[in-house]
Amino acid sequence: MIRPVPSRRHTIADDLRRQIATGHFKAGERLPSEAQLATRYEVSTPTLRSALALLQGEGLVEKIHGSGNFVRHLLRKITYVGGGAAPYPHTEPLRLTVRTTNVQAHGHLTALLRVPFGSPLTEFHCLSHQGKSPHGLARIYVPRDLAPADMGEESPEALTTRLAELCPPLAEVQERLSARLPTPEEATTLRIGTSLAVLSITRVATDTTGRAVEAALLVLPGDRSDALFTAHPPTKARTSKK
Amino acid sequence: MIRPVPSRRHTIADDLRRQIATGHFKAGERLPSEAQLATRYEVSTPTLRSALALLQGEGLVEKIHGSGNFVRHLLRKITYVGGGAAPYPHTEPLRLTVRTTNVQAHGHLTALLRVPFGSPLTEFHCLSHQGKSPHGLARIYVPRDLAPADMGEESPEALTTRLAELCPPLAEVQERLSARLPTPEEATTLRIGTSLAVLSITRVATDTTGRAVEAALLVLPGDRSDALFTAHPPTKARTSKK
DNA sequence: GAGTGGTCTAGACCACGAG
DNA sequence: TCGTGGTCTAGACCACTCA
Repeated sequence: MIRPVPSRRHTIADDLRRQIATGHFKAGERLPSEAQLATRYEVSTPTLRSALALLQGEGLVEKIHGSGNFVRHLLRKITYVGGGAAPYPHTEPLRLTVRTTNVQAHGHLTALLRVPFGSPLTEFHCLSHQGKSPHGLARIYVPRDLAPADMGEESPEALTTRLAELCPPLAEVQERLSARLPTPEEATTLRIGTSLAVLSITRVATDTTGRAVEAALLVLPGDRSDALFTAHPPTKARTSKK
Repeated sequence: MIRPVPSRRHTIADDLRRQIATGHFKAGERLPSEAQLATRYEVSTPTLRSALALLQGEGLVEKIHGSGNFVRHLLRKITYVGGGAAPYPHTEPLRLTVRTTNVQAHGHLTALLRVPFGSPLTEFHCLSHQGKSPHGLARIYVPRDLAPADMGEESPEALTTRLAELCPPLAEVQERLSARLPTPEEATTLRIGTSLAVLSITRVATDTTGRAVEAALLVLPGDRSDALFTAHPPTKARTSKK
């Protein structure tokens, strides 16, 4: 409503936003150096950097230490479809990098999977890529005896089909979502700043026997992903079913 | 994994975090002034402020201009239950402030509700409180002819019951979630900084005739809310149903 | 008016990336 | 090596809150 004293950083951020939107700075391009921009806008470097920080938080700019500020490619939003429809976000042209490790249940995992501390698990550490940019991060934990036997490092398909095999007996999928800032590690992996919010999804799948067969911790950058849930609430008297 | 040069702001933030966790600084208490803290830690004020910014992003500290930095009350997480179960987050001891306005469909709303531009709507502007702190923000839009007739400013219950009345014919509830930083207005309303991520939920409810009867835009602070979705995926041959 | 945070300056030095 | 961003300093001045 009120705009008492538009601070310089906001003025500068608005101007840069406009120049990015109008194509004056194109996707993938490097911006002038911070020193040059500071001179151009007649502000000090910390002020200019705080303007860039706003753009980073919106996902418009990616800083690469030692080489410059780059206009991020505007990728279409990838929608995570909830409700057990998709094992993990894959709206197609995503490449997956999977790393498999054997670990022991610890921390939250014991509670999520309802297994004893130290219980053997297989961890799938997945990183999905859209073009050259990393898109999503997933850590999927499966009790060791349910994991594909002797799976090499190079078979993301095996994981997919394996999870598909597990699907029929699935009884319940519970997904808990929250919004937060990424940890430094996540920010590095996803090549986003620590000021861009991420959507964090914890998914636990239970089979018909009540056993938790999978726990997935997903981290999706907020600017290029969202999650969609569609429910058909059963009315008290469900008379007409399409 | 590696912690090459723990920057001063992180060291300071860690120390303050520890002091908050151990109760050295208690919830609701004011921290020493930034100048005092800067002296104590032997850093300049901008450095100390950047340390506090980290704590703000975690929801541990609330800055109030002109009066100080305060330790936020650690409120239990409020869980928004998806799937049309709850009209809006109300896990009980929440007070609601509702403001009703008549508006015309504009922008995204026309697409969400699938009504023509300028179509008459009733807006419910809700702010839920947990104790003294605001907790959640909701803007709910209902086509004017479905809105409770002549509802005063003071009847949050009427809204609840009204929505309950609408529930039976509900056929589909679609919820789209994303993570982002709050707008300056949202940050002010929710009394959070602009560096604390929020969970943004857009919910559209459709009745059995296919008409969109409600669009809700919810904004929940990331540190004290999450969203939970439970699905029971129908297996191909659903043999045993509990 | 006294004390608080909000913003900004004009430098300095360090760490990283690429040639 | 050189240019980039990352961090930090030691101030300054303004805006807000509260007594």
